[in-house]
Amino acid sequence: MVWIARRSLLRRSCSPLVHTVMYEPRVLEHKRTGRALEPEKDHTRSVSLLEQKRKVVSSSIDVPQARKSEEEVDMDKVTAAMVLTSLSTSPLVRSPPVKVSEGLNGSWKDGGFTPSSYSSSGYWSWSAPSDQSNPSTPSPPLSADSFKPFRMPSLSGPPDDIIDEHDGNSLLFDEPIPRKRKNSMKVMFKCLWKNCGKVLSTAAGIQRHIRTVHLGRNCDSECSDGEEDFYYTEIKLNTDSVADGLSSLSPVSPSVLSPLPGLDQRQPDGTNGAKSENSTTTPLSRSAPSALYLVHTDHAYQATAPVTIPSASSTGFTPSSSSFSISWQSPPTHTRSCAHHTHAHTELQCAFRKSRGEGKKCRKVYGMENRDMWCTACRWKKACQRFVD
DNA sequence: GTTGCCGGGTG
DNA sequence: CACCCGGCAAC
Repeated sequence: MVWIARRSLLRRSCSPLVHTVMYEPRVLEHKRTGRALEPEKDHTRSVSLLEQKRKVVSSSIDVPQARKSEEEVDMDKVTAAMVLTSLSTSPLVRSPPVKVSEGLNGSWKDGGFTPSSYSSSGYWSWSAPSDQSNPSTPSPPLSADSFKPFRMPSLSGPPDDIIDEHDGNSLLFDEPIPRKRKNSMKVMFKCLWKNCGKVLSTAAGIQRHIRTVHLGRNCDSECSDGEEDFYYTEIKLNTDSVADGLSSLSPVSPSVLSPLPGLDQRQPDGTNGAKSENSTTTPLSRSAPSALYLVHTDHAYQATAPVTIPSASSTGFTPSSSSFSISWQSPPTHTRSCAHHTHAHTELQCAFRKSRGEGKKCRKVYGMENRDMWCTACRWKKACQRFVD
């Protein structure tokens, strides 16, 4: 959800990678030295003050110039290193998306950045509260872009995304992060390959299992050619009541959706698929080993689905539009997930519906005329709490 | 038909 | 959350 939007922004803003590096040597200098920038002073200082300063320190002008060329050399190195790093990075996103923002904030702070210096364009303000202490120094979008490449080494996710989206071979949904679920739901992942049914606690684990056991691959995701089918399903276990019954859940039993809301919602025109909300099955799910499952797969063309949103950047993609994608992704997903959970739960309870209580219940004991003497559960037509079997 | 009780609706 | 009820399945 949020991370999709963030990724969108990242891709949009980081495309001219080299250029943004070259345009802002100050940032590099700051990053290298770790000294805190003084953006307000630099930006707001009046012309007269600058000219006065020139007069005073005119003799030292050569020093920064010499340092600048030196910086350019360093920038080339850094740029090359960054490109190489990005190219050599696995296309799979391993870190939880939410870490993106954390990483950003962290790197800002670690590097001595203050949001007021470069986020004043409002470019990122939608995703993180920024300390815009000096709104009188609006930075152009370029400056907002400029520091991102230097953040990248501290990030594990977004740089990969950038590369992914450039080569079009994205596997962005390596592991859908299971949301924190209420009702003590435990999420397991069950392999759907025939005669397997292995259940693992993490999507990465089940993918590794499928890759090694069923696909015969020994290497990790780096070897993925983007054509792997990871037929597994997410099983939500209600650890409160039905954990035991579900532990032996067969593939025929109803299951729940894979939490990939954006899979089908890609529209050919690049818009988000809010209108295709009702469509929950993917083309792959139809060819899944079990027709009753909605299967989590890692096909590249599926994984790229949400990232098509930023493709609209050329036609005016803005942070506001990304917040729109958040709004349509999150709530329907949750609702649908709950609905499926309820459905699964219902059928399970139908399968494991406990037999009728043998003992007498309030109704029998007290009779209809003494209904007020019943336990509340009996009065509410619930399972009797007084005469528990 | 009676009984127990689950799921869902309502306030 | 309390409260109520439709409806289902077992009896």
